[in-house]
Amino acid sequence: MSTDSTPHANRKITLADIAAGCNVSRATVSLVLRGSPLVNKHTRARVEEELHRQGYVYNRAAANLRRRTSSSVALVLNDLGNPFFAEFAAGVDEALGSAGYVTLLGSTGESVSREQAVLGSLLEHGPAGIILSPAEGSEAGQVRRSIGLRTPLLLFNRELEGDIDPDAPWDRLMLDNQRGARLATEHLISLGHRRIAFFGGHASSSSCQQRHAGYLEAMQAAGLAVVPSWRIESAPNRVDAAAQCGALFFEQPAPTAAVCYNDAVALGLMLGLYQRGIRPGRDFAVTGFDDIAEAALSAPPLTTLASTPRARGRQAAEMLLQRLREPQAPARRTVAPVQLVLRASSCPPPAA
Amino acid sequence: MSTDSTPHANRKITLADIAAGCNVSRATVSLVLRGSPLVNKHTRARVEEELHRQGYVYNRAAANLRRRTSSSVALVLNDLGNPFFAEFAAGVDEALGSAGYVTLLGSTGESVSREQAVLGSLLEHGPAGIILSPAEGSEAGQVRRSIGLRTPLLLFNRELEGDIDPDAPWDRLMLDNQRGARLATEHLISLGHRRIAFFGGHASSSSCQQRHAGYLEAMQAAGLAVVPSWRIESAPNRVDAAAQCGALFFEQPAPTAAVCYNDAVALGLMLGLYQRGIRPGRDFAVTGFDDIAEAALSAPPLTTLASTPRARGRQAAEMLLQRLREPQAPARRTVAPVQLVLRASSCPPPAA
DNA sequence: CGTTACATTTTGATCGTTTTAATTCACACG
DNA sequence: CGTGTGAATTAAAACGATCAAAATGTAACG
Repeated sequence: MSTDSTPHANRKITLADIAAGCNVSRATVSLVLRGSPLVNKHTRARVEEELHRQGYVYNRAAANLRRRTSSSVALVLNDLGNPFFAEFAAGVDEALGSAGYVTLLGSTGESVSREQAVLGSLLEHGPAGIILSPAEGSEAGQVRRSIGLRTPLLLFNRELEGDIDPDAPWDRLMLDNQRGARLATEHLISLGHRRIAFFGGHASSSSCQQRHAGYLEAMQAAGLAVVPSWRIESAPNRVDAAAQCGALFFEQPAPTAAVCYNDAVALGLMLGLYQRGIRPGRDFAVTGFDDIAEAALSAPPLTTLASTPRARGRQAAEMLLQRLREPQAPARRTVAPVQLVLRASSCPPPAA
Repeated sequence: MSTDSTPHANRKITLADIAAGCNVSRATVSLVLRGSPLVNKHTRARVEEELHRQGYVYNRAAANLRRRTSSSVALVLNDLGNPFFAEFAAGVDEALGSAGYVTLLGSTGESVSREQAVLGSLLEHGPAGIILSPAEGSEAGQVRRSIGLRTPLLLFNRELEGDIDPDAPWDRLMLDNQRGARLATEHLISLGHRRIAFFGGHASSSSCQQRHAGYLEAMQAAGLAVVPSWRIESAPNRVDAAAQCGALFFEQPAPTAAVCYNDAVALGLMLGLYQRGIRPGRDFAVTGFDDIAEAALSAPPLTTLASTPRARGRQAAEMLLQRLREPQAPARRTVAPVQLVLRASSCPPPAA
């Protein structure tokens, strides 16, 4: 019933359909599609009209198969729900998109086994590269095994466990955790605090270790005592942080300020403080890390370290694209600066 | 130099390599891969070992090409930076992942032209379906033209412009905007408020219209006057909302409460109120919409409508998967319920 | 006119998998 | 011994694009 000029709506239009539609070969149509200068002006016009008329859509998968190329990049995140990573993802997608790549998303919910599964599944789609913010406890060996040696990897935000080698064969984009935490600690010290805790995060995670190191550095430089019971661990989320709040006050004299692992933890801690009748920003000073959107709006607004996650996302994408251009270049390790943002949560100690 | 049992690291391992490695045909290996019962126990074992030995990874693109199937779904969001959509994305990815699909991400930053570009680019990868939360001002005709008739579309959160037909040929998952705004308004009325504004959002967007309708419904049912100057528009973000705050107080008597378009707007409004010396939650009541994570933590905590975005994401994915199973079923329109969450930002009017 | 040069187009193999329709083999049966 | 049966395997043609090499046509040159 349908004329052959309007092919049956149940089949995809291919190069062959277009070719048949204007009496040229598939090759010619292919050349037109890719704007080759080889093809005659007049035929090009005919073909282009036919493409439009039939509503052709390019099949990139087929092209990629033949050319042994890829036009996608996998983005695997440990916690998409966290606004920090959501912004990061937006930045990655933005930069990849304008370079003609498409983003394959995978979120692991901080689970190592899901990470393995997600990586496996994404790899089957043959991404040109992978941007990975690993789940806590993710191991270098595991990851390397499921990714293989062919697909370039860019590690964001955290190191992999068992990856002591700074020259491991993949690129990294890290935040300047140590310097950030040092700045926050120095800031508290300059306000007059002497008893300062390091609060939250898992001591096993690389970012937590680095931040803690920055804290230690500042404390020692100022000649202040570092009391072991003032390092309190928690899961890196609000809920657990609020629950661990009490541990700060087990021993007297208690600290008068806390450098927190990140903003989520800091917000949770402030909640916990309120519940004990301690007013953060007046009776007790708090700093965070990340500068998520909530930090500016909490009560009191949170002093924290800004890391501009969207810009980091773009940067991560750029680094990966660079790697695709030069597969043999030596591995790069970039440390993005962070900036101290002063807000009301960091007050002087009550006595001072 | 390299033995042929360890093929050159520079070429991908294919079925043919495995087949050669254990003297069977490609077809047999393919059968093994997909767990066909046809193949002999003993050969299966041999093949499986060889697969593992050579580190084979399945090429899903090639398989999809041959089978004329797809194993991806495109997810296009107007604002990934908004935690509401980030959570939604996490839910979508979760559900798609466990159904064996991979998520192709695209974010449009609320720009219609970027939306067109992103849709075009994603379509070339032949997704099985599309989940779209359209940019403001996105038009039904445009979208239909770039998507074509072949790929099922699930619309989330907003209607398309010029799409008055509730039986348009695509599925929809919407929030119960009208009922939610009605509940919030009724709540304020029950607290004793009589002069209630509707604050924020663009009047042209469908979700804003629906929420406003719910507000009107409650006001009229209570016999309260609806003053036109109490409907104040703003971009749906904090910054612009804070800037528009003053408009509430141009005419006297001013409202004593505001039903806000969403949480972002409500948080911005509260900021603006503070700047004028008006304390939200004491001098002025505010409600939001979405229940993003910040809502519980703001000062004061925000009364709002919870829509559990992660669950919505899973639901959207399920609806699309269902559509893939039954392409011919009539279009569905699902309205997800929302729940009023009472917090301190909704106080009685100061006089009462 | 034969040859060369050049511009344009086409043929046919190929990418890595799936699938249909053989094919092979062993064995039992009449 | 011929044949039918069933299990296991395979050859070869797809899928939709690309690309190297070959073919075609046209104009120019000696």
